[in-house]
Parts: sequence; structure tokens; C-alpha cells
Amino acid sequence: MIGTLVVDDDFRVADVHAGYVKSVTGFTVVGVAQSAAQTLRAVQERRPDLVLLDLYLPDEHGLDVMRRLDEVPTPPDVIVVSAARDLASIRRAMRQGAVGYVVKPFGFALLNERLCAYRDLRRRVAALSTEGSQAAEQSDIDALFALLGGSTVAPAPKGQSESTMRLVRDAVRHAAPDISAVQVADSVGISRATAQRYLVYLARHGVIELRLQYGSTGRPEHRYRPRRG
Amino acid sequence: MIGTLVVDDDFRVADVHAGYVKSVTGFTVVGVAQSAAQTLRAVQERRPDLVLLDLYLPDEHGLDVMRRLDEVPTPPDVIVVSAARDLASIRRAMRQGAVGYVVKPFGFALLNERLCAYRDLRRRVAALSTEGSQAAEQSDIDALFALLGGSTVAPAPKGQSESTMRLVRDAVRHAAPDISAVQVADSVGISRATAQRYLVYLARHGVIELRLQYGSTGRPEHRYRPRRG
DNA sequence: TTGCGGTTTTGCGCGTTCTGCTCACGGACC
DNA sequence: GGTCCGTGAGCAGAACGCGCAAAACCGCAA
Repeated sequence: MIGTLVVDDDFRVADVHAGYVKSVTGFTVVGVAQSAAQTLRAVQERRPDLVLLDLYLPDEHGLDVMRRLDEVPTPPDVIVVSAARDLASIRRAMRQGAVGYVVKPFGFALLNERLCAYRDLRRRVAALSTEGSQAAEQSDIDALFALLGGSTVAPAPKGQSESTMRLVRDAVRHAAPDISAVQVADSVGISRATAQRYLVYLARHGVIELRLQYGSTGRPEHRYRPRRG
Repeated sequence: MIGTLVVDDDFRVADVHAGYVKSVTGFTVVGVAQSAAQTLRAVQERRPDLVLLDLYLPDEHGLDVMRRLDEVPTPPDVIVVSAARDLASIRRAMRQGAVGYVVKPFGFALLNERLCAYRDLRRRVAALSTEGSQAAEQSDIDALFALLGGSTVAPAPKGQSESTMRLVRDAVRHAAPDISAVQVADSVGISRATAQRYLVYLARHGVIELRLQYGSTGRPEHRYRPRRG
């Protein structure tokens, strides 16, 4: 079990995040903190493996807190969870060794993906440490760093391109609250048929959600939305 | 140019590494250090972008040095260079935000690959920072973390020449607002196949940007444009 | 309640165009 | 004269748009 500390200045948001974490197999929530002071104390007392760290805290900036997390005997890993999307914060988080960075607000799917990637990383580390030879090969190290990036996307669907996939996914992600196939086609600049092909693929793989819109005459319209818990 | 500080307790090894770094286009060596104290001073004085950090230093362990590098005004990135292959060191280096970990002894090819990956990462960051909106998308952040893994592409510039690369790059740079593969081929005076080979390489390494042109029937055309606002 | 026509949307095969890969040719450097 | 590196030509297939048929709903009448 991966003990996780959830940090957010808004306790309702923290609760939602904690709920997400709990429903991912292999993860438990060992505490919830709403300030830098609470975070540091919780890390020292509960010894979490992972911290979901918000950056906007009332008493201190999250990235400064993060730097001090290294000073405890068993420093936790950190996934930054913030509405801050400026490059400076992202870059600094990376430099300080964050294993992930998700922008709020986000749905369950995104966090689930990151947590699973982190779980894979830990599993790989555990597998290496139990192997007879204590010496890791360069290829093992490379594999670990590659897991940091996360096997985020399925590399190559058949007959579909990565660029178009991103366009369609972003179109759905920015649509509020949902969007139809023709709207996606119009927004991206592709034909309806192509848009539908990609939407079906994304829905089948759980990246987006499908809802049927009834009411008017004719066949019900498929409306897509980004996956929320 | 990416200013690099090479750190190794053995000055001959440091010299070899410095030679490697210098021969990678885009990198310069701004200093060489053989101890923790020298490293810290050099970082403060020379402000390198990147540090090739050995772990076995006479006065202090490299990972402890690394932690203190964050405290300077412009903290550098770190690639760990060490004969230590134990999981604890590797794990801690990752947690502290190392962008790479190469085990000694290694050849030029390996270091070259890592440096190229790091250069791609910087280019990507620079491209994002010059884009009008300061707000990065989640997908952009994901891409940045994926570049940390680096194993995404084989950065072997094999079968390509430097002069042709410049020709293709300049052709894209002077095209407004974007240009197709056949147009590049026509403009430079090479075949379409060759132009495409170079364009793919440049796009993969973040020098130019790729956009798909939809609308007409048939496979969409790849249109390339230089990276900037 | 059930069946039928109308309507709108999805789903799929097909043709089209561009890409990416493979292989053979030509020049340069030994 | 052999070997290697970069290029050009040709071909399989990747990824799109078009158009039609089937699907799935609603309304209405029997």
C-alpha cells in the first residue's frame, strides 16, 4: 500500500482528491493537510510515501515546502497539484524532483493515470531491489526515468495519427460541459467521420466519456465530455 | 548555448567528460570542478545551466551537494555521472530532480544522447515561454515530463548531413507562415523523401513545429513552421 | 399498447493523397 | 579499387473525406 498525504488549502477540494486517491487500488490516504505547517508535521509523523501537494498554501508556498520535505529521514515523493500553470512553477517543480504535475481542476481519470504511473515506478524499483545483484544496469536506470514521464499515451493506434488525437482530445477537454461529434469536427477542422473515429477510440479507452442526448426527433446524439470522477 | 559545469574528483576523467560535452553542438563547458566546495563556488560564479555531477567527491557526497544547488538564485539542472549503481543513490537522485543518471564508465554516444534529450527539453520550455499565453496546458506539461524520460526517440543523427540540415531549417525559417515537405524540397533543391527525413528529425527535436492540414480528401498534408510566438 | 413512418445521427466501405520505408545508385574518403 | 555515407526513386500503407445504408429515437395512429 502506498501511503498518501493529500494537501490543499480548501478542505473540500482536499476531500475530493482524497476520495480519488482512495479509489485507486494500491493507495491509501494517511492524512490530509491544509497548510505548510500541517504538511510538514504530517510528513514527519505519518511518513507518507507520496504527497499530493498544492502550491497555494496560506502560510508558505508549496514549492518551498517541497524543498524541506527532503530533510526528513524518509523523504516522500511529490505530485504537484495546482491551478498554477506558469512555466516557472512547472519548471521548478521538475527541477525539485516532482514525479508529476497536474493542473486543477482535474477529473479522476487524470489523477488515476498519474497514480498508476507512479505505482508502476515503485513496482519497478521494488523489483530491482529484490534482484540478486544490487547493481542496476544503465538500461534499468533509463527505464526508471522513462517511467517518470509515464507511459502517458497509447503510442500508435492503427490508422490514426498522434497529432489528430491530441487535437480531438483537447477539443473535448476545453468544451463545456460536453460536445458533439460535428462540433468537434468543426472546431478542429476535420470531417465528421474522422472526428467520430477518434472520439470512439478515446471513449473506448476511457479518456473521455460518452452521453446520449435524447429529446429531439431522430437518432440520439452522442455527446462527449472529459472524464470526471 | 547551454553552459555546463563538469564535476569529477579525477581531473583526467573530468577532462574527458568536458571534451565530450564540448563536442555536442549547443553545449559549452563553463568550468570544471573536483570537489564539492569547488562545485558550489563555480555554480555561484559561473551560473551554469547544467551540472554533470559526480557522486564520489573528497569533501562531500554529490547528492548532498545537489540539494544545496537549489539555493542559488538560478539553480542549474543536474545530470548525475557516477560509478555508483545502487538503487538508493539512483532513487535519491531522481527524487532530487536529476534530469539524467549515467553510470561510469560510459562512451560519448551515451552522454551525447542524454545531452541531446536535455537540449530538447530546454527547447521545448523556451518554445512554451515565448508563446503568448503564459498558461501551459496539461498536455504541454505531460510532454515536458515525457522528455525527462528521454528514451522516446533515438537521437542518432545518422544518415544526415549538417549542411543539408541547415538548408532545410532555414527554408522553414524563412517560409511564412508555414511550408509543406514538397515546397521545402523544391525550394532547397532536394528530393521530397530527403526533405521529409530532415523535417521529421527537426520536428521530433523541437526545432520546428508540425501542423496537419485537413480539408481536402486524402491523407492530410504535414505543414512545418519555425518555433516561436 | 403496438406498429409504422419520418428524422437525424452514427457507422462503414471506398477512393484519394500524402507519408514513411526500403533498396539501389553515385560520390568521397581511404 | 573497396567501403561507407548521403541521396533519389518507387512502393506499401497510413490517414483523410465522401457518400450511402443502417441504427435509433420520436410522434402518431390504429
